Amino acid sequence: MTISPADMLCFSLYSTQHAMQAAYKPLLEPLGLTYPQYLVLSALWSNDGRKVGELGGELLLETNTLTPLLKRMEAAGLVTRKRDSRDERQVRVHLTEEGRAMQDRAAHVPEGFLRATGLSIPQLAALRDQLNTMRETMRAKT
Amino acid sequence: MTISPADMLCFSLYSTQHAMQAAYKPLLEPLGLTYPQYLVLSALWSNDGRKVGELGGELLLETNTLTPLLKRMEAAGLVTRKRDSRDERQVRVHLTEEGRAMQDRAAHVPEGFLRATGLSIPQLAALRDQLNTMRETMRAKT
DNA sequence: CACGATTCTATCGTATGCGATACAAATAGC
DNA sequence: GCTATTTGTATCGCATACGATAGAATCGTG
Repeated sequence: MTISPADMLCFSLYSTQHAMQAAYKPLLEPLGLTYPQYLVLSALWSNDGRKVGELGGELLLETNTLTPLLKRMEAAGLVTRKRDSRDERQVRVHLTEEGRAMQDRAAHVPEGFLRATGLSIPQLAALRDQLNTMRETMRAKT
Repeated sequence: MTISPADMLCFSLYSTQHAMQAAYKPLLEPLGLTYPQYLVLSALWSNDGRKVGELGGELLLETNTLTPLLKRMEAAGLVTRKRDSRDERQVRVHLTEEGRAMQDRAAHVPEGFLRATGLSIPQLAALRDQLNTMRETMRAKT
């Protein structure tokens, strides 16, 4: 009697995350966005003009992931990347007009995703909080 | 007042899955395994000699992911891939001696991951079931 | 039994993620 | 004020993931 993937929490997390990105696909594809790009835009809609490292801190991604991602978004006309004149090491990421306009074009996305999950708002919030707690526990044990 | 990634369930799922793989890394790296490779082995330990498509059905991965993954595992000496003589379209995946031996070498991994999560067994099972339910709901809405 | 449809796996192209490393700019000591 | 260290990004290599497509083997139907 061996444990199979279906019994493992890690697999539930892994496969549900895949299903989540698949659920976002029909919502984001018409906008020409991938899920990580949508996350970056969501971060910038809240707080524009961040440094690459600050975005990484919020999204828990390294620069080796963010730099190419941001370059693709720059090529797509969603953001600009400019070296800070005060400190030439830093790169500031700003939304373009098109990047800002995307917020309205994507206004229906959260609702669409919520429906896809089949969860109520309280259930969603509870699951989110459990996941966040578990994530922080795992991150602390470095 | 715009929603930021920290408030979004999707981001909790996304970032917790990354943290999960990071938590597995110190457990799997000494064995020379990646997390998806560990999943494939877990599936085969339960049920060896599966077809590529059957593994994909259990792990919810497509052949365009599994084929290169299995080839790397074959190169690493963990599995063999053989065309079925009955039906040459099918490829059977079998554990090698080394692949079977890995089950003992990895015996401490579940315990190590459980500790990293900081969850009790009942909490883990409850979270797993919530995630599975949500995943199946999302997958059904294709 | 011929042959189009279906099945099963593989290949190709693109987009993440991350470890290791590189490199330039800024800072800290002495 | 000069250099060793630190900081902030970027680059490189490798391993997933997946949509689209290809290609071979088998099946179904007349």
